[in-house]
Amino acid sequence: MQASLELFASKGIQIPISQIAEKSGVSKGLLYNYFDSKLDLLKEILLTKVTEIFSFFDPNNDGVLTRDEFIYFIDEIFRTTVNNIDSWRLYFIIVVQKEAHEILNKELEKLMPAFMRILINYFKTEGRKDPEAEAMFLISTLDGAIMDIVLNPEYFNADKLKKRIIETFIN
Amino acid sequence: MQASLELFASKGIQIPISQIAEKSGVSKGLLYNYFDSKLDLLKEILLTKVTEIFSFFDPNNDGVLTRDEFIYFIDEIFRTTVNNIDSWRLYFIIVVQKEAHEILNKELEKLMPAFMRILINYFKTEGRKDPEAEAMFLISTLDGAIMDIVLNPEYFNADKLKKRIIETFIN
Amino acid sequence: MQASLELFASKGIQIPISQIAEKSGVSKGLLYNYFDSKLDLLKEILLTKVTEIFSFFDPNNDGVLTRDEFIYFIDEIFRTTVNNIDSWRLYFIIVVQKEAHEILNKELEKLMPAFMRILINYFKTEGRKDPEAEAMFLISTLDGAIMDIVLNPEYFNADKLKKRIIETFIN
Amino acid sequence: MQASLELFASKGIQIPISQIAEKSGVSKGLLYNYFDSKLDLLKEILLTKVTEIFSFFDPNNDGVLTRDEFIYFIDEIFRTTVNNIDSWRLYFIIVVQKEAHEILNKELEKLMPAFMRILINYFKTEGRKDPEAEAMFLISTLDGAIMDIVLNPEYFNADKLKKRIIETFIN
DNA sequence: CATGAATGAGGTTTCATTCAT
DNA sequence: AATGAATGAAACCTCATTCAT
Repeated sequence: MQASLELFASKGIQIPISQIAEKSGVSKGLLYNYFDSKLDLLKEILLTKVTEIFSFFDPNNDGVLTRDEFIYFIDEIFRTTVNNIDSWRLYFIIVVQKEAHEILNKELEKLMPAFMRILINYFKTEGRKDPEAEAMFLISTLDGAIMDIVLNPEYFNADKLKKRIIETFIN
Repeated sequence: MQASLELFASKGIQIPISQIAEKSGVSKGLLYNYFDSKLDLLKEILLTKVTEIFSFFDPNNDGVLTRDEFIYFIDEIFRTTVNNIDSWRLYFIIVVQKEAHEILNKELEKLMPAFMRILINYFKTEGRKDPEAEAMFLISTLDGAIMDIVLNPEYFNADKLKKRIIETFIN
Repeated sequence: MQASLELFASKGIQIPISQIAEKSGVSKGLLYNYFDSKLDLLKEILLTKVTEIFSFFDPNNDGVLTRDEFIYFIDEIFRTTVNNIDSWRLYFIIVVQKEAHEILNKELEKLMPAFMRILINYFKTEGRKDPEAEAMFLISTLDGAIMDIVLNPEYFNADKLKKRIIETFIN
Repeated sequence: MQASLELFASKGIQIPISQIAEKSGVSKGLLYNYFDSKLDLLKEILLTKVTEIFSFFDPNNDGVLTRDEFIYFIDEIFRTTVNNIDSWRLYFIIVVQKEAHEILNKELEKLMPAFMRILINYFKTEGRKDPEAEAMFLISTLDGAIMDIVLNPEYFNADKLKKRIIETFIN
């Protein structure tokens, strides 16, 4: 799975099974003992990685975000981004493809509503006049930052972006 | 080219030539009279669309951005995004793929430096303390907004995002 | 189709496409321009051959069999059998396989009822006491004769079998 | 062997070993402790079943068939057919396939001559003018009846066929 | 006796591309 | 300008068989 994550991320999902097998040091045949198909392998990697990445959101699971937790959350996002470039790149490869999109849909539709609710509540508590717009803006800002860091780490500085984002959304 | 833009955007660049031919109502053979290869077709579409999209940046080409031009520029970005969903989606499909990335590299490396310089100068004129970070942040913010509008138009409202972005970067 | 009929008949339906391609003198790829899949090829051959074989039953299509027509019909059965060994062998290969059986079902269910009705009527007219049993017996007798001639032409003599069958069912 | 008989009979001899293993509740590996290969498994089943089926022919082994023994023989054929649908179906699957045919050849070539000789003698004793043709006709009639009963038990009635066959060959 | 991880040859199918017409 | 028959390389996947345990 590690090998195929790297290959999917760098060469795209049309990478041949044979190369994945070669890189993982097993035969093609054996891959099919573990995964029903190439798509199945892709799905398993994605779900594993996406849940792994999302796992630190609202870690105490109380459904409420304090300001400290908000900052922690931003911190963690950037930390995980820098540490999981491949996973994130694969995530974007999938998410960007209309047809392939639905591979993740089930999982995302489970995670997103709670996430949105918590965020909106946070901005309400912070006294923003349009908390929903604020949540929407935060998400798109983070999406952009993560994407740019993942795709062009030499141009986009994670720490500076993080600092500026916190500035924008605190106060 | 229109047919293949739509297909590339919705099904990914691994869509078979045969389907492109079918959708455009011409034979596969004829496609090869106009384009040397599938990659060539993809490149031509991309360059056409990308230069089309980028064409309105700094329209008077004087290398300086006034505040009004800055606002106009943001306006145009959002207008063009909403009107060119397919082009943008294809842009992301390409940009996200490491290998495929270089298809655009040449063109982007021609456009980006000027664009960055103008932006940095603008933020300098506006008195920001770290104009480079500000330019970087603007770009990633726009990338995120555009991507989210393109991929999930039902969740992300272009007008609200535009308003909030202008708020963030003016003053 | 001729090549694959011969190969299917002699080596069974698990014959590789590559051998069919080779024997027909075309590439594997081209086969897939004409037939959607190997199964599709098999189906087309079968339907072509089965309708071809059944085509001479009740040729004037009036739904009634005279004694002369009955004899003509037996004659033709044996003539076609000797001339279409491969088609018949393929027919048995398919019909014998439970799962594969349904490939032909649709076509056979269209042809069989009319065939049975005509036969039963014939034996009724001939004054047999159990015309249905007689029709059933005729069919199974023919099935056996055809199969044995097809599978072991060196042991089973078509003319002698035909003569003996006519003896059994006339008077 | 029971599991594989059923699977071979219903899905054909190209059924994967893995499914046989699964249905029999043992591992693929263990199958290879008992049978050298898939073909070997098939052969052992076939021989077991075929000799089982043929075992009641001329039970006292004196090489002569009385009229009572002849009737008993027909009786037994139909009884065994109804009770061994799977075995018979597998028999036809093999016999119909030219290549696969030879799996049985050795065994059949051992059994058939004696069987034929006895039959021909019987019809000679009964005073038929062409005893060989009569034997040939009997065998093909039985082949047809058995095949039709095995493949379409809902259409072909074993008892009626048996009665009609005895009628045809006695007197 | 029993497993199941592992393989590799070979199967079906896809598809970019060519080319005669 | 236009077709579509044709190809061949390479893709995905299957499966009989082996073997360490």
